[in-house]
Amino acid sequence: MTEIELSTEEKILKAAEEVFMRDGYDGSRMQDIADVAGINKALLHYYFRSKDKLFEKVFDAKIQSFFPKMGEKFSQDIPFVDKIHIFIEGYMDLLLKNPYLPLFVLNTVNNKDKSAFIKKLPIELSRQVAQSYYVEFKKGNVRELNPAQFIMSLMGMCIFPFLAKPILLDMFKADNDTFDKLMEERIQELKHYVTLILTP
Amino acid sequence: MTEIELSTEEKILKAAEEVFMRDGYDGSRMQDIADVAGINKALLHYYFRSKDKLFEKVFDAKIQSFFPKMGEKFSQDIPFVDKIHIFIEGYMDLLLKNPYLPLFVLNTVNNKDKSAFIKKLPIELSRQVAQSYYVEFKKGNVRELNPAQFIMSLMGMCIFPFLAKPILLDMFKADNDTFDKLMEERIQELKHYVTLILTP
DNA sequence: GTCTATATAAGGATAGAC
DNA sequence: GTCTATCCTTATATAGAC
Repeated sequence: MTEIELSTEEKILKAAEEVFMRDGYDGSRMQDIADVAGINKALLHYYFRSKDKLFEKVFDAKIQSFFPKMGEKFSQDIPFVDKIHIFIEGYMDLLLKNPYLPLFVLNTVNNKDKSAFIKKLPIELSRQVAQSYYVEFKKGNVRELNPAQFIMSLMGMCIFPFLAKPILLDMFKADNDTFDKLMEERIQELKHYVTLILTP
Repeated sequence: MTEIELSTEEKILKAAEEVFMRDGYDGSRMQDIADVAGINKALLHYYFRSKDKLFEKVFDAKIQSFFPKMGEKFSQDIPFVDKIHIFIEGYMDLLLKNPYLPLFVLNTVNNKDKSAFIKKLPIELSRQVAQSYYVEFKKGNVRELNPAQFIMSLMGMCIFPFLAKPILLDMFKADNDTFDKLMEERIQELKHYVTLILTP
């Protein structure tokens, strides 16, 4: 364990991330964040002025990863199916490390006071996938489908278990480790599914 | 339009459903519910005592549909793939009529004060699908896969666009009608996907 | 049953001492 | 920079008149 002492600002950001990600904006309390950070509530305002501003900082930091940047990956000269396989591995890996990310993001964009944050989402991903798909489709290497629908399916398949995690833990009487193992297994399963869907 | 006057209790429940579904428990205000119902805030407490009790009433009423009861459908003697097709049609239809349902349910089960509500979910669906799958698998009519993983994929594919609706509307510069058309189209696309996944 | 007025509590934000 | 104490707004809940 690294025992490097974090600055107060860093401690606050770390605590805010934990609380906001878990409880959402409306469900979070400044007092909870202060408690987790191990400091006083007044200091939160000293550093970040308001709950809104602190939330925005956390959102900005986390949001980049939700729609991962696949720039380099998608410009490689490899089959489309392989690109999707790489996406699945990378994205599921990210979700295993940030299990609250999907609910956090989807909650925020659906929040009546936070809908402006939609503009912050880096949504190049869908354009990259679509473009990459059409190149490959013209070569006849991939089945005909609607890439927009395909991306929604892909993301939905990856994300759903993390959104429904409390239900799944209850259903399977499982703990976090069992869940993670199920997700590791899921990576292979999803790769198989998309291969079946994409292969002509 | 039917002009039948609702009872006060019914008006409250209708308004509470609208507000809770849209804004979630933490994001909802009793005042908003009273305004939508067109009555006074004090009446909410007269009829339902507390915000918690009112929320529970709404949750109980809505929850049945999230994991639809497919009892009759799944006991029919038809191919497994056809059962899944019927599920997709029925579920997407339900979601088109209740676009907030997925976020509402997933938000609630992830809420730190509402996790007990998980017990209320009618989760027979997954058992029915798994059982139905194995019968068909033994006959060699369906590809080998993990039914639990398959159900998660199926639900994820159906639900995702409704969770991400504000993002999609922004991306495609679309309105509600366009979104609904995209979902109608999606029914066919998803039926195609599951056929490819399930057919040996 | 329905309303107005008010009590009570929670939570975000600030003042001021150190 | 960090704390304690306090302010002020918002929101749930209740009292009491009609």
